[in-house]
Amino acid sequence: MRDQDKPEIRRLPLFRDMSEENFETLMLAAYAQSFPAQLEMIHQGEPADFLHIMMEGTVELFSGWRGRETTMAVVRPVSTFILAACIKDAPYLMSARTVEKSRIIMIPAKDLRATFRLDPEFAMSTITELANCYRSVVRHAKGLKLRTSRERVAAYICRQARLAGNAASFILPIEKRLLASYLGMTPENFSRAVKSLQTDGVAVDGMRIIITDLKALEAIAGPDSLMDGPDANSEFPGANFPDVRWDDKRRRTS
Amino acid sequence: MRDQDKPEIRRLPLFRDMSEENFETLMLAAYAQSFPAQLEMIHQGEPADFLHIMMEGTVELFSGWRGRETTMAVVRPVSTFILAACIKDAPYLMSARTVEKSRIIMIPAKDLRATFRLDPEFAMSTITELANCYRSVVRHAKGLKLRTSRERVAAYICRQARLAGNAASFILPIEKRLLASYLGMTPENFSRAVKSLQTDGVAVDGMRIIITDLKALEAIAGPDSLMDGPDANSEFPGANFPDVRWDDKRRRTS
DNA sequence: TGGTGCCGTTGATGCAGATCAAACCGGTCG
DNA sequence: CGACCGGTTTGATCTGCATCAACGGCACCA
Repeated sequence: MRDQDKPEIRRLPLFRDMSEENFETLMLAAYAQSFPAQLEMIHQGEPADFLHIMMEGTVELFSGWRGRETTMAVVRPVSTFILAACIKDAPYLMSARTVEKSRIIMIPAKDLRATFRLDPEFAMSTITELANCYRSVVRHAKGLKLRTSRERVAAYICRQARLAGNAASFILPIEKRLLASYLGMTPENFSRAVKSLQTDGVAVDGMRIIITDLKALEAIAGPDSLMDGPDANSEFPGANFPDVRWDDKRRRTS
Repeated sequence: MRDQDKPEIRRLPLFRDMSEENFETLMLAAYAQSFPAQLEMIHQGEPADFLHIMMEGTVELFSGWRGRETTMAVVRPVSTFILAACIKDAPYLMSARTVEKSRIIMIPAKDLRATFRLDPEFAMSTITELANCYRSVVRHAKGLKLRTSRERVAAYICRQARLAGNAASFILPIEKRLLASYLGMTPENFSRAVKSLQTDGVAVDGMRIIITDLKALEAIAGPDSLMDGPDANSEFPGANFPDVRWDDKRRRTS
């Protein structure tokens, strides 16, 4: 583990409030590992032995069933993932593979479980973190059930623009095919959806999305704080399920 | 609140391990309320002021957007709901309405939050509960993205039969239209899906489902422990999925 | 520098599931 | 008992999205 890793981890809401002593102990048990791109380092169904912390790179969380596959989330630094499985000492519900070369810090699940038993502050942070994760997935499920694929694309674009500081344009953080799968559609359909939004305030140039008419776009997306919004008072909403990059500073504009 | 309510609540995993004193304090702040059928007692977007505990009846958790509506879960006694919103002191992500006359105990969210700050055992139980809720929604989302509607119906039937003690037949716990919405389809489509399963080991008689050929049904459902999960979830007991496992080649899907 | 492979786009076609409409059925209540 | 009434089923039709296929762009590499 590198020197500057520890302070960065310490800044995460999950680790911010625990005692220095317990934090140090946890860090002693942790170790860093680097993975090349396209390596599946977690297989769904296997026992959850480690809490993972993304330090550098990009990881895709996905699930497969009967030959079908769907991406459930994309994780970027600095954030944790598969917290719930570690807590439950249960099998992973999702697989994980690196999208690009990634450096990840791994904390043994049993040290984790031991720690929040003896550090009430850490227990509190864990509760908050899990509540965020839960609400994040609920939002995602709502989007899947209530919106059409075109609306999901529009809403995603609105959200990204807002997270980029209400920017009029931004760069897609991940490959379009991953995004499509995350949003519950095929790459072809995603491509067509984006194209069809060009009559409603969106322009595209490769990976760059430009919003030319926010009002028109929002009329399609119907942005809703209960589906798109991070909780107004949370620091890292759904750190387990970010579909955005967390590594830059963020502002919220509710 | 009735006399026998307290021991029943105390038996819930969430309250089982806390100190007697803290439990009593929490119960002092709680009060029971009865609602008639079809009453919307929680509106999404409103601040979450109370943790709800179902004592009798049935409640539907649902979400609406732009005139569309979908049921997210059905809650039956004895279990809690909207824990995460209370913890976060954030707006409800879902609405709730009674399906039938229901008796519900309500614990002020701020007492709840105060309690797990001072009772480490309760904090632990809350962590476990939230992890269960989280995993439950992830399973639900996986089902929506990876299975066709016919497969979801088949999987639901398998799961219910298993929960009924591997019974060959069981009674649907809720109206078909709610079930359809929960499973992400229209009532018409649900009806057709069930009918089409009659060639694959399912017979129907009103609300009763009879499994005539479990092997055949499972061949459709492809039950998978990572979707139809074994962990009993106390937040969404009435609404869940069945599952088995299979692994083969991959293709990316909606 | 010309493969080679992957990603993204576009077009043609097919199908799962939504929608619309009407009949059915089991309750409830005058 | 008969009229209602909401839920369920069935049928006909429509459509959003998947699927299949082909091609262009671009990065990587022999």
